[in-house]
Amino acid sequence: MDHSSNLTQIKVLAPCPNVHSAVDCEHCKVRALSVCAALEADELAELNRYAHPFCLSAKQNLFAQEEESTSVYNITDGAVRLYKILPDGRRQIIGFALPGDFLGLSMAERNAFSADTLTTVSACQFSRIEFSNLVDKKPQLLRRLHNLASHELSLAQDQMVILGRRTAEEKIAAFLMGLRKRWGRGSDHLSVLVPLPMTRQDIGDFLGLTVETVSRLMTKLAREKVLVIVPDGVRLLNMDRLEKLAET
Amino acid sequence: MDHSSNLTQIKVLAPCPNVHSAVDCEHCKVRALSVCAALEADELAELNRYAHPFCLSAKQNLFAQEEESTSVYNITDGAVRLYKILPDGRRQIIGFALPGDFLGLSMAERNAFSADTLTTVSACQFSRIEFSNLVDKKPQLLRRLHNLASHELSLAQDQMVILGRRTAEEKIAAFLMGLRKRWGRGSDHLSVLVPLPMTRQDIGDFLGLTVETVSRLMTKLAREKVLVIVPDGVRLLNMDRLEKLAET
DNA sequence: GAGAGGCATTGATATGGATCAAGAGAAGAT
DNA sequence: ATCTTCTCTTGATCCATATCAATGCCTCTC
Repeated sequence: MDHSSNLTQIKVLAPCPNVHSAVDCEHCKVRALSVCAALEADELAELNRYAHPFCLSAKQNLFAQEEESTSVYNITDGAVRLYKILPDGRRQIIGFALPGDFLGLSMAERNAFSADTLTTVSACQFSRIEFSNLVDKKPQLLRRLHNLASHELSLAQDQMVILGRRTAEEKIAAFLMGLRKRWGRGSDHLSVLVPLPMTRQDIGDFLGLTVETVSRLMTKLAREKVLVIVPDGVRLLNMDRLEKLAET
Repeated sequence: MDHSSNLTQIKVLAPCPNVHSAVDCEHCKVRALSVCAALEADELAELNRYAHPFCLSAKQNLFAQEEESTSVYNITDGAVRLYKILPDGRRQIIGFALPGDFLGLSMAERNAFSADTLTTVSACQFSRIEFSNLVDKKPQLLRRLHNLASHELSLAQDQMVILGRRTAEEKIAAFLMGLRKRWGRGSDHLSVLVPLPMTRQDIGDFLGLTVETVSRLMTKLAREKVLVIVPDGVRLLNMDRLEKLAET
């Protein structure tokens, strides 16, 4: 365990499953393409030139709240939880990062939240400085990032409605429907199978509920044939009912 | 009431209190400067060239959720509430816009929320198209707007913690301390006098509480000499106590 | 200055979700 | 294999906040 002198190596399980240079990483390229559809080919290539792909095992810390922010990340595989902790230990999960998502786009000096992996995660790391310089040279890229940030803001505002004005059952329904949509992003049809890489506690901390309430309501929805609980996820049966509960 | 054929004129009370061309409006220029400190003088001048100043009386709708978004606004005086309504009428206020704040920076096709004035408001309106074109020509401006959007996202995430994981009393304290900070923005010292242009109902809909709970807790804090309720606001007495309640 | 409507406050009561408690799997560690 | 730890579930009880209800301002309007 102590044979590595590089601190960051402690976290790293293995290089990206595809043996590759950064430019040719299938994982990274595919995701970068999905994110940067508005960019020119040469801009894409340049973005990939700065990407450092890596893998992390489950339940590892990626970065911590208040810590100096040195990197921007693009998740290529797996899921990450983003959260804030109050001094007395209460936790609020502010989001889950899925493949294609960027972390640290705000370019702030310090991280506003902590992040750790829920599953094995593949990601591309960019130096914040290099990324910032690249962005300065490519206004189109900045425009694209601004759109991403705006979309994130919109999701955060939707979450404010869920947290402030919805019942526990509606929260669960909105969470499942929202996650289903996000998993389906990029493909043309949505699956009724929704993977849940996070624990019930995580879901509770995301929705402002306790573990017990999450568990009880999932059981209730299953009893009412709205969904089926399967290993590591749920299968949605009664979409109408869920849509009704989650409707904006 | 029907002597104006211009629909937007119905809302408008009077031109900006300062008689002026857009370029020379003291209101607009001062605020634009606060927002665009990183910009060159010629960029500032260009921004002002597109600004259309106007005034609105209290309790007027500025724009509505789902409506096509045609404008970007910069508030120069007064306060605006931003909110989303659920189909059954429940309301979540997602923020209050104060002098210096921009509305509609996401540049989305449609508004994600509704906005109406709490007080008489002075603002500068920009055509979304013109604003977008200007932004395309001025990467520095885009960078600045991205920073503003990132800050808004950060505020939204803080609000998620408040909504999901704080008690009613902590919510009130965090709200008052946050508003105090925002009113003091730009000046070098914070006042203990916090104007509250919004109703108790608005505060409740912002914090995920009922009017009654807001009223009860304000009274409780006043009874405990933490604050004094004054016309249209509060005077904070025991800052330590409030900071303790609101601490991140 | 009388009436109407909006806002704030306060009291009584109800309840949704929290808390406390216990047990049953499942996954890892030794 | 056995022990430990973690997660999930379910039940009993509690309590913070919602709901329901009444009253007293203000500030309009006429």
